[in-house]
Amino acid sequence: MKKVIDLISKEVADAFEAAGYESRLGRVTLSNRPDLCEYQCNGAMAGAKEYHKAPFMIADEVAEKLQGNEMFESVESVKPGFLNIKVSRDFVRQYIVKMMHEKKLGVEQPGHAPEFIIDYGGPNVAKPLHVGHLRSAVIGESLKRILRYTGHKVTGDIHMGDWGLQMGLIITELHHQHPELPYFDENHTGPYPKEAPFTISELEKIYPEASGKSKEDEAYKAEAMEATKQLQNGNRGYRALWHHILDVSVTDLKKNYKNLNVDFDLWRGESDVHEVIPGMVEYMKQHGYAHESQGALVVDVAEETDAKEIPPCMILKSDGASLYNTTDLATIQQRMDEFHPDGLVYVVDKRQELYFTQVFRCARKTKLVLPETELHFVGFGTMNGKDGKPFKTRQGGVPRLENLIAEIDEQMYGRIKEGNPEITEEEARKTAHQVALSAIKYGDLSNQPSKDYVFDIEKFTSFEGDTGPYILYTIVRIKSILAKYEQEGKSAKQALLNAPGSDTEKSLMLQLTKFADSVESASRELMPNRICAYIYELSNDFNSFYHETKILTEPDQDKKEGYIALLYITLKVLETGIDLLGFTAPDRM
RNA sequence: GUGUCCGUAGCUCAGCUGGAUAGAGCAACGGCCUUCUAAGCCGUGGGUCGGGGGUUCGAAUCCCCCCGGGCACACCA
Repeated sequence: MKKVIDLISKEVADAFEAAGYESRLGRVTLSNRPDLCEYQCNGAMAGAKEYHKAPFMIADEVAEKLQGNEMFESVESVKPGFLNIKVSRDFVRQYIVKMMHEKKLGVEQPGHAPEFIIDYGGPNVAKPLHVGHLRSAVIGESLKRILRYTGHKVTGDIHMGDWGLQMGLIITELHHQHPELPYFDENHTGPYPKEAPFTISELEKIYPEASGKSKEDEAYKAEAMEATKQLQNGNRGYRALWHHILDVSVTDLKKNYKNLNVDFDLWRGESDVHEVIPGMVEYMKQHGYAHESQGALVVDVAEETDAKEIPPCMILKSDGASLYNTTDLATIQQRMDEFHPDGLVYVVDKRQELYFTQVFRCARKTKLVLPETELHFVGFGTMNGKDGKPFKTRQGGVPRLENLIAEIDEQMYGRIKEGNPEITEEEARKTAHQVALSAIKYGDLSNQPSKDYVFDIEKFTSFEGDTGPYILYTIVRIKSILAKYEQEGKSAKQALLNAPGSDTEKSLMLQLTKFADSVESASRELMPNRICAYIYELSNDFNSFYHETKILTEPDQDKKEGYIALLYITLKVLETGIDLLGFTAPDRM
């Protein structure tokens, strides 16, 4: 569906042409003076020089050509040479009606759905999720939904850290604590127990202990490295133990991500490409892409145009072991072989940007990907505390995600009980969690992904202004009115939209017409914050309209129905918006 | 050191391809609940857009220099 701005631009461009000027001057932009007009065109000023004419004269001529055009309420030529445009009320009405009949509320759908794999989450097994994992999950989930809505076929992969030294460390520590377990008995030939010899909370304690010991004790570290190697080489007992670690850990991760309303299509990890690595390395050697440098195997990825020399991409360490690069490249190869995607998206800490430039270049150079395969790095910034430093608990530790969410849930629960004394316990808990998630997710997504932002608990629990709960509150208000209307035995869905009357009603409707612009921009730029900004403005427009308009008590039935239709559409758009951000709204709060 | 991102109101941030008096939220102050949820609405005050130069009819936006800060810079992930 064509955008309003394009439809207007077309008319204005034609007018420029009819007046004897180049049509490209007719490009229209959103007005930055909403008090004067809705859309504006500055083409007259841009063209003044080449036509040796005062800009206002050009604007006058163009405005003249547009008089009487049904699309506009008014087109005025102003001061230096602006064209100030207001669209006609009926045009707005018709546009919205059409938009509601489109598949995705007017969002452009490609003829052939590009296939994308989005890599986000990236937790390490056996370690609890902490606030550092929040951004990747929240941004990745939203991007997945946005890309799908804009017609992409998307597979989300969690890409767990499940294969490195950390696994060796855990095995080693378990060996020290429970040498009697059959996994450590080399003579054990039978099956291993089905039950894991530890719970998730025990497992979470083991890693920090092991990690601490290995830093102080060289022998311990060597032991862990040996265990890692044995695990990778297929030691039966270690593999069995590793499966236990994975099972226990993944069960816990699934629970936690579900609580965040984040969901993955693939639960793969570094271990899944273990088998792919030798062949890939061999391939890189044989084709002359990789060469030895200081004992390590590397692929040169520097380019002449680089402002700074980009170090080569290391494929194997000098001891022959694989590293992060190796698994990431092998993962790319596996994804290409298995899914033949048109693009890969990585939602990763922005500090890894240089690293990913190396990996992407290496993948292109070694032809792991096709020349046209899109490789996107969505680097996100750090979540800081109010002091501007990385977020910590009051005790100074890294807060567990679970606890952080529980804390906000609890605060919301209190608030909801207070406002709705008659509410059931179950509904109060559920609603509290919905509101808490909206606060956390919107608080994150409303910032540009690449920027650091301050995670201010107080700000999130006050819930005023530009926050997720404000959006939910707006939705709840609309739902409440529509529910009352339907109690009268009428259908809100079938209500017919009128052309806007008041200014606030027109603003609201104009804002509705811009939905697709925001979603397409969010998809193109991989920036969910575009959608936040949009639904925030839409909520503002709705609330202004709401406060000056009596809806259910409107005596004119035709007018009333028009309002209901407008509310229904606004609700649809807002709910679609928050769904793209990854949260949902309750019926009351 | 090199590269890179950033510096906008007291605080946290928007500002799309350069355009008319630079916008929100919080905080401050003043109004609005017998009527659809006041987690709301309306209004007031608050800014040399880090500094300097340049391009342009026009610069927060583009170019150069300087100051200040974050981050990264092959055998961690």
